[in-house]
Amino acid sequence: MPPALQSREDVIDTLMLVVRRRGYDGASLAELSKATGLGKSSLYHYFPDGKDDMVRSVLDRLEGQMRESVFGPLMARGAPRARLDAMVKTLDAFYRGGREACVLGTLVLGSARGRFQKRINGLFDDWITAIARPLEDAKMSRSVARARAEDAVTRIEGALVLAGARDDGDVFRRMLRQLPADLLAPVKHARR
Amino acid sequence: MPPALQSREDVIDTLMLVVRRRGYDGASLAELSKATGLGKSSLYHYFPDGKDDMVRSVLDRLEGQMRESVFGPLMARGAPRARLDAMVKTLDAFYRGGREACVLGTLVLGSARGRFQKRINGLFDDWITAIARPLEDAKMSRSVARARAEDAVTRIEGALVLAGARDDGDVFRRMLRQLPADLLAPVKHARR
DNA sequence: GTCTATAATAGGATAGAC
DNA sequence: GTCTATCCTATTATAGAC
Repeated sequence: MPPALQSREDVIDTLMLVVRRRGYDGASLAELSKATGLGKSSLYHYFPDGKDDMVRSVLDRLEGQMRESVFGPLMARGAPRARLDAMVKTLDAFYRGGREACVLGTLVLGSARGRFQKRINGLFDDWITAIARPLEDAKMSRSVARARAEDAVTRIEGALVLAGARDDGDVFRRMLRQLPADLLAPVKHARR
Repeated sequence: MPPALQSREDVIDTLMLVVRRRGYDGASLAELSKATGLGKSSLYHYFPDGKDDMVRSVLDRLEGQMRESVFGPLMARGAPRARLDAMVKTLDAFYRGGREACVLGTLVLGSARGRFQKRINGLFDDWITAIARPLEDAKMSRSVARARAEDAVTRIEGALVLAGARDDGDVFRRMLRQLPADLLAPVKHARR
């Protein structure tokens, strides 16, 4: 028999794209079928448990991609600034300069939230932990590093919402450009 | 005939709540009907053009609320810090300490985005303009004020996403607490 | 203004041929 | 593995009685 025309990963990438653009509820099987070029039955062959199975697979793949392309470089040895710059570059590509939404964000804001909340929250948390690493290496306290890392993810997600509202990724790209310097800025001590 | 048991505004508030929680696609007529206590036909009596009509009405009401409770106080005379504090207090209540999502955010991240994009973008823009006002009054340049105001909205939306993922409003409330001081912090000049 | 009933369609999922 | 055909349910929307 001939090999599949596209790998399972290719299929999942397409599913991810549709989910990012339409959300869980908006991504109908008809649309997923059309986008992947596979009939509904073929989709069920790959993902026997249906739509939830597809979304779980999307999250699996996303997790793999983040580990490899985001968390890994952040955790690696190297100058903190260079590691943050690498993340920024990766994110700019992944979100296509702010024109594509975040899978996690779209899943959180919709009726499927409860179903995938643990996974989503875990990924956000790992992300924050990974960003905190270069900040600690730059001699920040654990708590300051974590607070700033959380603020970074907050900004990323928020900028993607604004960019989506405008259909223009400029906000996102401007935010990204400032991010490394903001994260590494000298720590101000609270006035007593 | 007896007066309606609830005003049109009460009905719209309930619709808004469901949309915030489930998104456009997730908010089915069945659910909207149940939440409002009105039969589907009654909903169509109030909103002849169906679901889109309901969402438009939700956006109308949101716009009114924002004008009155957010934009108004921000534009009023008074100390910049006090005006920002007032906004923070209003937002904390409106988003129930981060436990309720943003209508605009949920509508942006879903299949209905295109349909309401102009309205949503307009509201975000008015919001940013309103926040910039007290910053300009605090002697910031127009461009710095606008950039910071945009960053504020970015943070608010992002924090709501994170809070939703965690089912815990702490991130949102912490962000809000810092917001006024961050917005009014002395302007750093770029190194040349 | 609210209800029950019903239409028409879209959605998720499965059966079985090839 | 992929397809066509089909099933069942949910969803949007309307008609018409009260």
